[in-house]
Amino acid sequence: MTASNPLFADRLIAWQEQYGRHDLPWQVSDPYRIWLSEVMLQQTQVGTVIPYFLNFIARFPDVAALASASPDDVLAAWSGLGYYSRARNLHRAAQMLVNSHGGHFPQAPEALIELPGVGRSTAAAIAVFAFGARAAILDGNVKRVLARWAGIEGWPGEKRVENTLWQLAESLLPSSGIAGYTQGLMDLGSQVCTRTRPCCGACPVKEDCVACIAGRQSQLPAPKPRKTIPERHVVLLLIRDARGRIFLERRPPAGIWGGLWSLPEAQDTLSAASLCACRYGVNVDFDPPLPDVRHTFTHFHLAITPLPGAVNGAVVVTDSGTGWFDLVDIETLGLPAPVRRLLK
DNA sequence: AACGCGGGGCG
DNA sequence: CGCCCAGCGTT
Repeated sequence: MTASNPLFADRLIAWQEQYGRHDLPWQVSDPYRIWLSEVMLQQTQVGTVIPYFLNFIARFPDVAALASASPDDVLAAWSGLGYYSRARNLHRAAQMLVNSHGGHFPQAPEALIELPGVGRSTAAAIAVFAFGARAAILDGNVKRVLARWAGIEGWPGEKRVENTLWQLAESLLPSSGIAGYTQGLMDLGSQVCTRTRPCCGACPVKEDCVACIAGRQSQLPAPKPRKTIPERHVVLLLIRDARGRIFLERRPPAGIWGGLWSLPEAQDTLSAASLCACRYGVNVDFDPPLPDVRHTFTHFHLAITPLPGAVNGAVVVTDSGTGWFDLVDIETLGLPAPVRRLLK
């Protein structure tokens, strides 16, 4: 926050009143519906949840109805939503509520979290929407909003980062208007501060958003680190002419091997001939591919399939980005190491 | 084809 | 605590 901006929470509350969602079927006072919606929304988006929610409520209108239903009926109503342990936990929790809480929901997040299927964030959401508790939620949308706004580095799945986010989420809570604030945070994350292509122009907190100011929306929050680096595959074309020269192409200035001379690259062996005809205007007869060569970069493995081929007669090259080279001249060119190795 | 999603269960 | 899983939708 800067001195010239109203509080983060106040801007979010005002935004939610004007642009947020107010007509969702679980925006009611019934804790049962709020709980059900929060569990359904744990791994599933709003648009998918709505019909399941309406059907579920029609079949099991209250906690008692759910508690006394058969597991099969509950699972049937859940069928298609996925993560079926949610339905089993829901059923168990309904029975706990009937047997141990007189069929009523406890109000404190610390009590709600005891229900199976209710974690810290879901407990807070229920407590906020059903009972007006002053508690912080931290779901995927909120993590993204806060990580961007405050410029929090690191992957939010990492404990250290998550602790920081929880702390921030608590510190930003308003003293009043908690439900509108919490709904606003959710709505902002799902409608404006989206994972890809966020609509920062429509954001009520863009003025002091670290990611927006620095243009780092695509870098925050940091993605989950991959343990196995991805494997990429290219076909490199070893095209010779009648004089034994090799055909090279200068690579685009940005990206892998930027600006270096290299062998033409094809997606696969089958498209190589049409690519040569289309892009270079030469007809090439390709031989069977040579065995793959593997090369490891920092961020991915590259499997190279060398594909030898021949054109007949001399070919005049007009494009300055391509050319025919004698093998002896290639020594003096700037070539990527694996390509140089391949040519030997 | 890989990723993201909240919570639970495991070692 | 870190690690993995669940199932569907999105990218």
